[in-house]
Amino acid sequence: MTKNLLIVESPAKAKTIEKFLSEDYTVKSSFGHIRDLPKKGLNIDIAHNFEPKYEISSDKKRVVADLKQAARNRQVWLASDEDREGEAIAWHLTQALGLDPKTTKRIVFHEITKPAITDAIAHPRVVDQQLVDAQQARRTLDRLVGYELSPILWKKVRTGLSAGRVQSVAVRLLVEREREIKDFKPVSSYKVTTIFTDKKGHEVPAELTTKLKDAGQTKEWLNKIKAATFTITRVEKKPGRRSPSPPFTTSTLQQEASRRLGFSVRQTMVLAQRLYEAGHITYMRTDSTNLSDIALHAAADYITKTYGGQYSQTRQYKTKNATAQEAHEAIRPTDLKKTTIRGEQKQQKLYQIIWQRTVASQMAAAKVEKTEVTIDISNQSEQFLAKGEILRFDGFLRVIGGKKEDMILPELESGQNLDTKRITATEVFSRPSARYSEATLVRKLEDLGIGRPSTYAPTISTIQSRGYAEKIDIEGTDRQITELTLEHGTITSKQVTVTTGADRAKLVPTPIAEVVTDFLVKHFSNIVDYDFTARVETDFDQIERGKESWQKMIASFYKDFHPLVKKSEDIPRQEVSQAHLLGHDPKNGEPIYARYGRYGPMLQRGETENKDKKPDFAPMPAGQTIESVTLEQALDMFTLPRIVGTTEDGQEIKANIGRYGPYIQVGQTFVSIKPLDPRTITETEARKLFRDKQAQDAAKSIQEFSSGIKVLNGPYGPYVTDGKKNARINAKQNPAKLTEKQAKELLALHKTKIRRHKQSV
DNA sequence: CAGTGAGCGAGCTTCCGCTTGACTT
Repeated sequence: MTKNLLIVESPAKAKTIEKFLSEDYTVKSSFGHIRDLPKKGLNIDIAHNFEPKYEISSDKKRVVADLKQAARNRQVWLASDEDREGEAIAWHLTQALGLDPKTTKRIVFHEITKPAITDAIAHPRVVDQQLVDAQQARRTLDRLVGYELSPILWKKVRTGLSAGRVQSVAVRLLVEREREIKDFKPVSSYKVTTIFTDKKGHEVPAELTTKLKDAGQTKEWLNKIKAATFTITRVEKKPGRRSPSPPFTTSTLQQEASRRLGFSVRQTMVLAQRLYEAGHITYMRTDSTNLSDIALHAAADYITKTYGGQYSQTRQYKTKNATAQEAHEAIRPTDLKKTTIRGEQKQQKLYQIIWQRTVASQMAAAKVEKTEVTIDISNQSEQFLAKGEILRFDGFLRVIGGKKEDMILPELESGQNLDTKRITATEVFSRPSARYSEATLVRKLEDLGIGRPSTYAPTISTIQSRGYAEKIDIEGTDRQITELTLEHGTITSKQVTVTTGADRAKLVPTPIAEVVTDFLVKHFSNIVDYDFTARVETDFDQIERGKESWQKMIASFYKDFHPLVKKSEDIPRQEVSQAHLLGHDPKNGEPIYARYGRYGPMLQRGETENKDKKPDFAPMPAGQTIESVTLEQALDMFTLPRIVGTTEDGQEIKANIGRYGPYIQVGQTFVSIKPLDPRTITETEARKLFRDKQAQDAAKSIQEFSSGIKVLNGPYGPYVTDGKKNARINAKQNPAKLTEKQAKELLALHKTKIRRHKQSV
């Protein structure tokens, strides 16, 4: 039996540390937090000084029981991370294990090395209650905000929605960026380029430093320079340098893996976790760019031996983020000598970029020689500029690649004349800000100091699973641009088609996100303010320094926040759904509204409060918004559904526009009529489409039982269906001879379909 | 693929942050 029990947060860390300690120590892990507010209910006693009611988390009961057992008759050392959350974990451990926080030994270390741990054990302290209190304030604030705001959304917008300090700001960022893109008016201008030649025929590519306004001005300008001569007025050579980036933090790793490898934020974290568990890299949830002394020495040693001393440059990077807690090192390989690892290909790739980034960060800057040549036009004030760049020393680029082709200009002198055969002016358009990808949204949140490394990936998942955002590929649209060319003294104009606006795997907000954001910005502006987190962080700071009690801070916040929650109960749903009165139906005087519904913008005729007659609904006409739609357009939509006529056997044919476009309906059968218009489709057209569909269904049907169970031919082979559940028929059975009993058995065997997102890891 | 949107009303949803498995298709 050992004398000491040392508790860390992560089991992988426990395993490593145990090796560094004498046989007197048993090392166990808490697997993160062990106690928390129960999931159900607020569990904060507002009337009694915001007293939180903690409980052991359900998935940690066994961990706690095990730790309790291990703590018996042993000296306990609490070695959770050195940050707010880590301190709270240490304190919760004292509470759950029945230890005295005033005397239980608390230690911290920043590197998992023998000297660091030995040193930590030599200098124990006790739990820092002020730091714990700052965490309690953080926890309580998040619970109050999340659990008081979300129910308002259930009532006013849609059940199951959520709001919170982090996710609501993330959604707001998406909504505002999307609106910026929608409102953006691209401005066109003309970029002028040419390739000059000197007397010896060497080429000098150059671009006009100013852009020309429009086609008219550009033509005029090109006309004038027909007679111009071109003279070099300045040749400037200057040294330049490119420096390596700091080692990876969670957020920069996610960005780089997204950019270079196309990984989602979640995928990157799963792969990094495996690399960490295999001992290949240091901890992957960190906000620090710091490298341990041992790592710095190892890097210098490796670089000097492999590439030579001139490539080595030891650097310690300062973490820029003000809210960083720096409990861990940067993400780096545990052994730089391992340039590659074995294992799954995606893990290898991720390891490779971590290795490169770490080594590069300790290498010399790349040195370039830049040349700039200014060329004057004899009869115009604009100037051409030619740029050359030659790499003189590759430095860190040797490891990460990314070398640009040298752009070598011939030897040129001021006063020298240049010739040109052809000058091209191409129409270019200004572009709106880019949509956020998962990784760029994480970067933005980090810049704002919102969220922590362990929550970036879950936050991105949450806003998608709550229906606030969708990750989609956006198809580009074709655009005609003009290209003017001056050659042999004549100007020719040509139209060129380019694709613009195409975007891959970008986060796009849904209509629900717009409604919720507008609601929160209007009534809870404080919470969704971009600097709300930064402001509360300064309050937490005060608590950490013992300048204020955490309950006082929360009380002062709640005093302003809660009345807004109360007040919001009176906000009518009509207002939240942004109902616009378009006018009245001339037939019966009923009001017509454009507003947001569950599935986006829609039209409503009649009042929702009217108990005698429920309102009618119609989809928004294509391309219109609740602001732009007119009364006439809306009335036109209410002519649907329209009775087109009957089928040959007398069944009614209805035509309408649904979620997936125009369709006709006969009984329970729906037939898409794209591209026909449901308002003008004739009975003959409708009958034909319906007959075609019936023929198609007949070809699909193999058997039909009286109970309604059908045996059908599907794209994946024959299957049985009862209308809700589908079950495949196994290859041995003949679908045409399947009995009703067998069909029922197949359906009973088949589990209810669970829809889940594909996980590509 | 699935053709909605109100309201009725029971019973449900929800936050952020720290850590890994235990579960299926």
